[in-house]
Amino acid sequence: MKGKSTSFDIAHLAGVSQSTVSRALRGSPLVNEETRRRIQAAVEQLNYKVDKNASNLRRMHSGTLALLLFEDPTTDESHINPFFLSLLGSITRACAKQGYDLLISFQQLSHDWHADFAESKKADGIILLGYGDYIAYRDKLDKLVAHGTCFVRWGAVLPDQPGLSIGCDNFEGGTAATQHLLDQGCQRIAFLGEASSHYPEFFERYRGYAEVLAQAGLAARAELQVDAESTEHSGYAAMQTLLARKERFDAIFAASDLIAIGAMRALSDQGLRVPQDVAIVGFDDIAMASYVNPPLTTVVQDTRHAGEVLVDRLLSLIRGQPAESVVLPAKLMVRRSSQKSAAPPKTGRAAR
Amino acid sequence: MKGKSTSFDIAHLAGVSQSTVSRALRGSPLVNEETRRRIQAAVEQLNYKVDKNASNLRRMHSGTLALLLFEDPTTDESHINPFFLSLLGSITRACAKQGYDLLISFQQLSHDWHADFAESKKADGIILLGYGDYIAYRDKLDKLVAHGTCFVRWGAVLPDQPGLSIGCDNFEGGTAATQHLLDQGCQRIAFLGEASSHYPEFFERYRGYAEVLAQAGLAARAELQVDAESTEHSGYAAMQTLLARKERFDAIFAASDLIAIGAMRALSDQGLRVPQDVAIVGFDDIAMASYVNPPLTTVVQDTRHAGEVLVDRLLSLIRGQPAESVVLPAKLMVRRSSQKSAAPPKTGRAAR
DNA sequence: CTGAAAGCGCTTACAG
DNA sequence: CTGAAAGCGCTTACAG
Repeated sequence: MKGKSTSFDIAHLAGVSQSTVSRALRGSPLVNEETRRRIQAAVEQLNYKVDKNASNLRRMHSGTLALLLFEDPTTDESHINPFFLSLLGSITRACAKQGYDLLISFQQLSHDWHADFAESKKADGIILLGYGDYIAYRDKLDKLVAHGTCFVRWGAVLPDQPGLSIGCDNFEGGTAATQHLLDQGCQRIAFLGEASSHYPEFFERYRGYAEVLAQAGLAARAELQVDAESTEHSGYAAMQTLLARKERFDAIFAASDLIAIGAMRALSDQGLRVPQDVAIVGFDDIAMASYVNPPLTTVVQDTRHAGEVLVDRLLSLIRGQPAESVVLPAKLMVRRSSQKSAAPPKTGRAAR
Repeated sequence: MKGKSTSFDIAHLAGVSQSTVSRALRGSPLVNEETRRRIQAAVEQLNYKVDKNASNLRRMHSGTLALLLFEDPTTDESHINPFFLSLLGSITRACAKQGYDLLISFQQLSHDWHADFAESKKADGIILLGYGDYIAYRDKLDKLVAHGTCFVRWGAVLPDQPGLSIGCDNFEGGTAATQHLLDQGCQRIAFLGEASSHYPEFFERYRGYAEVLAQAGLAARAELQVDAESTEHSGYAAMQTLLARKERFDAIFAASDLIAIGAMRALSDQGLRVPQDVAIVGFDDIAMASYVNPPLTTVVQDTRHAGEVLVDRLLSLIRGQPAESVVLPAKLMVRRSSQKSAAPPKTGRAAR
């Protein structure tokens, strides 16, 4: 017995009109309690479910949100950035809590995702996630706005961006990371990550770094910055580049944990010790950060909260309520990779 | 200019009937090339998209698949098992490749997911993922079958299970892991993970372990087995339990990487060295496995391939084609955590 | 509180 | 190859 029943079958069974069934099922107050009960019984007996397609068509909305995770085409498709996966988890839960379904799609930046979801009415709104080249897709954001599509994106919150952005305080995070390194006595702090307007989040982190350095009377030096995108591979390569320059440095601030982890591996391959020879701080606090050896000091982005804010704001937009971009706090999480003072090789006694 | 246009607008603009527009858009061969071009032009001009809800309603299918990731209610919601996240990535891509959308939902095992997706016609079929208590949800699988719902699940492939299952060869994997440990000269190999029919995948891994031991004339001993579910926390606790028993052991086969990683931490907290004092092998090959220190030897489940097989089989089911359960190969990946012979503390010289 | 009816935007026989 | 028409299963004014 396949789920073939319609609201007419229910109506028949309950001895009411189909309109009444529909009203009862949508929770209209205009239905007699007794009638409602009869309908409910029929629904259960026939194992009836409202057909979402028909319902959506009639109501002109879909009750679903779309999550688009886009990446640079260069990124190999093997592993998705764990930071976004974590965000994905919290978004999923936030949607469920609000009674929305979630459609997901992993796009290349080059694809025409901007056209697809909202306009074919598969989704009422879109959540955009990704560490792509901002300049390259900003154009598509403009188009989304032009079409009146509801969307929010995770990323840097900057003046005059199209649409709503939710992101953490990258500048603040960069500041905290760098200050911490300074406090550990580091003097020559390198920055690994692309610092340009193509990657506004990285850029903000870089700006925080430069600012703190300037305040300490130490300029940010171009010789100590190497571009890297957010992959371990890229971090490894960037570290090699830096080492090849033969510049002296005693600390690394990596624009993401993946970069930091790649860099740590390159350091280790050179026989350099973390944190004794080089202290290192990452950004994101992906799960792996606490598992690497030594555990990685990093700037935490609270993905659980971020997911909630993302869907909350998107829903506001969909409902026509006013909503603004929001900047979430960034918090430093100190682990062993940056602590020059503590001396805890795991076979020695605890330095405490 | 919101995406308000319908196929009638296109028809009007192109000077044809609405039926013809619909046919052209669905790629019917019954449309004149020239007409098709005119329609195409109109579509682009008005930025028209077929309304999915209307289309789905009429065609009685949805073009979307649902992915349900369920977990034991005990599992804290903070982190989703990375193995499933990885599977999720490959499933997403496989769906995209086949032109299907993917709806996702993270359910507690206790919820009524079995009713929701297929029957309200939000999805044509369901992919079930999760390391939950099999006995507890087997009942729901039966219901899915009874309702004629198309679904495939990731898990142990065993005789007379409801529906289709896709899983890796857990027995074989358990065999390979244990044999490898034996080959390293280990004699007292403990098993961490629940070995019961509630967790068939773990159980199969256990059976492979026991089998190899038996062949080597070493029985699997109950004192060397501790239950654990697939979390790092549980692995840590299991290791503590084992240590408290004061049994001698020189190796651990953990039923999952997360368990192995937790166990490694417990070992390290006791001042025991991996692999010198205790060799260890996990299962899954999550990304973290290669980052822990020492890198974890494990049994690889090829998630990329698995995702493809999962959606491929589900699509067969949906199309009414014959489809069967499939067992995927499990492959041992040897890293440092199990190599007693190699002696590579990273500050010493490379052995070899 | 309830029913008859229109209509959401498509797809697809049916009849040229 | 094309058009007129029915209908997918709901929701919601409209009229009691």
